[in-house]
Amino acid sequence: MNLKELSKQLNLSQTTVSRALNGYPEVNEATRKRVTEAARKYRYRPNVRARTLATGKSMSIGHIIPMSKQNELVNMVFSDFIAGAGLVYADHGYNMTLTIVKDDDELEAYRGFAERGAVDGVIVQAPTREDRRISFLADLDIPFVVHGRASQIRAPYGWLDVNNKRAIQTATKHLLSLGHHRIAMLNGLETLDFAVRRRDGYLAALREANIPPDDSLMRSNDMSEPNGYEAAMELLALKAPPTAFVASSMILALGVKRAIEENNLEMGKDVSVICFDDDISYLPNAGDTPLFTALRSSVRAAGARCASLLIERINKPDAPLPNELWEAELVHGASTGPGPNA
Amino acid sequence: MNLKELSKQLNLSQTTVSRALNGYPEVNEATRKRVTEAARKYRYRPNVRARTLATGKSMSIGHIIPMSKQNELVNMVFSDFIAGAGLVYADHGYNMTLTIVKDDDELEAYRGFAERGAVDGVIVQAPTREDRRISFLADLDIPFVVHGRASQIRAPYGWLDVNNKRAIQTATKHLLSLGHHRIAMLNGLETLDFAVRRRDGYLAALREANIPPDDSLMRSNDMSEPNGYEAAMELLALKAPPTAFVASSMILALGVKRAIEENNLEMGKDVSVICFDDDISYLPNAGDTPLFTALRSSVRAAGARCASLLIERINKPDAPLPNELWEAELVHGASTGPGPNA
DNA sequence: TTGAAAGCGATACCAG
DNA sequence: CTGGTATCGCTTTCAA
Repeated sequence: MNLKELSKQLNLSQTTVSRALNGYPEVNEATRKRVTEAARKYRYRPNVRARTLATGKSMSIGHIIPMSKQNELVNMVFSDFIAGAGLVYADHGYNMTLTIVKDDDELEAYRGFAERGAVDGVIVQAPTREDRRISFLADLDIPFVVHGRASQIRAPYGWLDVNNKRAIQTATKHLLSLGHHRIAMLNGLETLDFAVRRRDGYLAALREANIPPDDSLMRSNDMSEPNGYEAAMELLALKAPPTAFVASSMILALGVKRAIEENNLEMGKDVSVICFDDDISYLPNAGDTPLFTALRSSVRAAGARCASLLIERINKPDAPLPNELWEAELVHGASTGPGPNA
Repeated sequence: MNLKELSKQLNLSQTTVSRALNGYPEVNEATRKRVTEAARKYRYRPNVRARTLATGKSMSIGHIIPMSKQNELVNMVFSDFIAGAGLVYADHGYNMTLTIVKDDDELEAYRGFAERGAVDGVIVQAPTREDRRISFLADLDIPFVVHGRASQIRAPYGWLDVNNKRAIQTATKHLLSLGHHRIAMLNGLETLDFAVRRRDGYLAALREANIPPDDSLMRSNDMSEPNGYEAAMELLALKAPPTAFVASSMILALGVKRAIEENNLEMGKDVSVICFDDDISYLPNAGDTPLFTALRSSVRAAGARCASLLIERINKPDAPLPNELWEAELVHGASTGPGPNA
């Protein structure tokens, strides 16, 4: 049953029927009622293909997932992020168009989306520091929102990112409030944008507490379990070892945990550990722990928020770019314990 | 740039330009060349919205993912399956339309797809024994392929399923060839379709080897790690314990492994274990083991094959239903060892 | 408040 | 081999 047939049944014009169904105000309530009832009776559903052609909107958001040759597996971060976004899309009547491409075809896939009018907007995940996609999409003139930031890129663009500084600052303050003064900071490589922000958070917390930072307690390296382990082993071997650790990712914290156990210390009692993370790229299989679950749920929430921002942008293309510092829930380590004074 | 403008530039009709671009044979090669060059020059891309309306095909495959309230996480099986399918879609010019719905909205979402003409076909994952979706989709008259089978459903439908019998038969034969005669079989609940098939495979292998089945070596229960563990503990405590185990899923095998270790036995030396699995629904986080990786890759292959079958079905709606017994690679346990005679 | 008719941007039939 | 024109099913002016 299409609009033409339905309107014939009702002895009304397609125009009126369409208006009645789409909630236009200028329709007589009586006719609107007739129309909606007939529509239900005949199970009329507007054809999306026709509708999208007429309106110029596809009511669909594109996600392009590059499938690296090195890492054949689709990173799990995508499934949670997408789950969060997908529910929001559904709520707003949008579909999600997902394309899986080989890495080299990624930019072309975006162009395809844009030029053929296949989607109304796209979400960019896991940007690099000077991500090529951003200016590419800007040129294509298609609404998009980036999850994360590419700090090397000057031109403004819409993004959602966690408040890295604040998160680590909060974590550090928490340890301070437990009475720790020698707090180690295991960070990612500080050439990375977010790592610098996290370092700032750590330093800010110490400053507030009037504790001078101690360079020997701060490490910066690739985020991996072995790196976390090695750094923690060194730190625990100091003459004045730290009583607590702030880790800049779950994977580093896992390394710290191993080091603590190997030193026959008890985590949460002898040594406190707290970590912050907002991504699971580096954690393909961390098990079914509450920590991991919390992280996944946080990623999902980010997906939902990104989706909202994008829909907002699509509907108001002239509004300011939707930039947002996202207050991810603090995902923290197993137990921080009572602190050294207890 | 749209078709109208392009044809105006070329002083040709839209018809001719369209035909030239779509490879119709009745076009002069010279004009075709002119057209394709102009198309490249002006970066012409046919608008998908218009094309889908004109052709009646949306060039898109629907996947509906129910997001259970109990299990908030999107099961990983979906990401691997979808990755496999997605690459095939891309190869054939299809997109994937993904909708995430609350469980209760699932059937309505399928209806929406079908009646609005949003997708050309759908894939049904994880069917239950008497899955409602199957007859529902058949009524909707939309091409679909089921990954797995719903054995309670009589009406024919397209599916792809692993050869459960053959897989377990092969596994059992392998153990027999190593010299094992007392081989335990840990199965899923034998009210389930696939579990019965697997049991048949086990029995068939024994029969071929003229070994009478021993009921005391066969267990059937929900597939979970604790159930695998308990069954194996009991079996290992027999006066004549089995020297090998066939497990009907990875998760059961993990339980067996624990039991073996608790008995201070060595897996692959004192006791051989082999398992078959084709799904990871029950294995949310099995770690980064080669076994798990192999299983994921197998799931991905199944996704790709399902996608091919569906595309086939869409293109030849009158061909016989695409049913296929899928020979999944045998995913086997850590080590089967040299066998008891070595 | 309603309707006729013109798009939207392609494809495809039927002539020439 | 090429072109005119109807068509896909809906939305959206513009008139009445």
